[in-house]
Amino acid sequence: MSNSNGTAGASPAKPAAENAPAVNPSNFIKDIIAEDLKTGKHASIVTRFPPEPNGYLHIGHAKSICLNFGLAKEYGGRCHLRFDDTNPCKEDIEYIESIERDVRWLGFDWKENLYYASDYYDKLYEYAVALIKMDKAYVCELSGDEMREYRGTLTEGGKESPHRNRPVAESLDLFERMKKGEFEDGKLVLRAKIDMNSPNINMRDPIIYRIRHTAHHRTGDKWCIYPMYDFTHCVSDAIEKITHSICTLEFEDHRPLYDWFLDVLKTECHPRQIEFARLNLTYTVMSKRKLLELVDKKYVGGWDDPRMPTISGLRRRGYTPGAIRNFCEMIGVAKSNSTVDFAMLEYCLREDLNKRALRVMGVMKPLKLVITNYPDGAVEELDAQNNPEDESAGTRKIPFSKVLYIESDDFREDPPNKFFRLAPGREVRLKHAYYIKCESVIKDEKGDIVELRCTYDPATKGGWSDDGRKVQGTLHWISAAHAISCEVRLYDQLFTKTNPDETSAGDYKENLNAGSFTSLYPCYVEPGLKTAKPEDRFQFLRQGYFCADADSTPEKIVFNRTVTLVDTWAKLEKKMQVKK
RNA sequence: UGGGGAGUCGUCUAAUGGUAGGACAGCAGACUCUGGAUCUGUACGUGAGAGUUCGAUUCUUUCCUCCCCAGCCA
Repeated sequence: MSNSNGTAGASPAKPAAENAPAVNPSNFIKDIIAEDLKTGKHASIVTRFPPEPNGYLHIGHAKSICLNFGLAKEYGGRCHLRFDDTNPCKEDIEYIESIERDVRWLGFDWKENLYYASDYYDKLYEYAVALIKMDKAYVCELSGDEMREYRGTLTEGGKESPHRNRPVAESLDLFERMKKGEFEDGKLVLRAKIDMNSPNINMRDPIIYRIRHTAHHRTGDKWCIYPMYDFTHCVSDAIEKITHSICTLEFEDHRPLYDWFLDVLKTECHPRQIEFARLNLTYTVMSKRKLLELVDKKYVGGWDDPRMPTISGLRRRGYTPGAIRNFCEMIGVAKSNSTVDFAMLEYCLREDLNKRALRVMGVMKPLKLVITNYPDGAVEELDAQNNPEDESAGTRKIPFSKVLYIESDDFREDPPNKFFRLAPGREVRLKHAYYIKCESVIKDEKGDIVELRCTYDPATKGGWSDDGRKVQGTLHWISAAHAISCEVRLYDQLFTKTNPDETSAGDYKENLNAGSFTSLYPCYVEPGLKTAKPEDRFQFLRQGYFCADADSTPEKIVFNRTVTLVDTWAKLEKKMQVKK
């Protein structure tokens, strides 16, 4: 593929950094921050994104990432990336690496502020000891079952543990021995001494340390006791001098405990926890447990399956970081549970891709078309615009010859009303090329159409006619002799229901969409796409946005359909069918 | 039935006592060498009642609905 401005035809869409958010609305968290800055409560802000490395990041995390990093950027503060790695049983280095990669890909930079809760294990231990010395924590020997029994219920208070009032020195000794590994998993725990009758169950003497003889991915065998989330999180925030600790709604009940620890410990810094509603999307499951199950039980190809709502899946599918960031701005931040229409995400995607994706032609379901009055063996190089939305994208040359492929869907022997494409006796334009007229249809013995015979008008070169003659349709095409054959993978929603959790048997997997993946081969694309690299994005004219997949080989390129173009004709046709 | 939250167009989200606005989706049209993009127009909403007020999405109150919490997960 030649190119008038020197860029390779198959170069990827431009980097996401060029794409500034289109909208920048306010929200209740910004209001709080603006107030804190105005009153002088804080001179600048510090936020954090605190993932547990026990799974891949998904679009819901992207909302939190955009929020936390976005706030820091907007108010000139900083945002930390902190791994909340307090449960070695579920965590893995693989997840740490994927999370770092995904946050970076989304366009955010934590600079030197990369932390791990496990970095604070020593301090956390000291704080726990301090709690015991203040008689605000004790070692408890109740079993798991007993603990549950003593906890009480939603409507009734709990009972105090028989160990609750053991001497401080005894708890100190026991805790020390827990640390030394003298007890088996589950034998003892360290508990905060708060109030077994609190209507808030989180305050009924919550566990702050448990025994786990499990190696940690970062601290190895150094510890066999690990701190719990509620204790770790607030202390980590305080250590890092976080000003606004933003989390999701389900932690609202934990806020009194967050505050209790920091108040009792009298930490210098006492961040304010603020909760917002997590993202839900139609046709999508977002829980880590379910996504992990889809991967583990091979309902999908992996965490980066292009149908997954994971960042890696979206990336592989062809989503751009800019589209995701704009989406996160567009949906806003509030406290009411909500489910965003997937169409909004697709809108952001198309908007972004439209501006930046190079236009090329590709035929999904090829139908052979012979131009009977075109000279045998002749080849013309025609000019084609790379992106009508971006003059600077330049033009390229595409080969034209006697035998072409067009899209099967672009021909109807018996065209319905309002079908503007090719049909017997009809004239249409081949994009960037000529007007052609269908003269005859060739079928095989089964009656299937195998070839079209057409004539072209040499006076319409480039796709224009000087005589004012209009054609209703414009078709994409590929010169058969120059076509690169490739595989195209089409995706649909992974689930058939807007809410996959709406089930009869209680299993969301019954709503899995059996038709969510389709592969087409051979498809034909322009010769310039031969060098396409994974994640290179294109618009296949009239069809949609596609990107090369990592499964591509030098012999066969694989394209993923990222998203279709808005298809007014398909909508119209569907409507006409419904009418019938 | 304990505690904590939330209810604004179909969906997401503004309006913080003064004209209920925007976006997506929908519908209709214009334009177009992509039935894309773009542009124009259009329909659609304050959970219910009572109260305060000249005036209530906003304040008070009663009710209704939905979500979260009884992991040694986060």
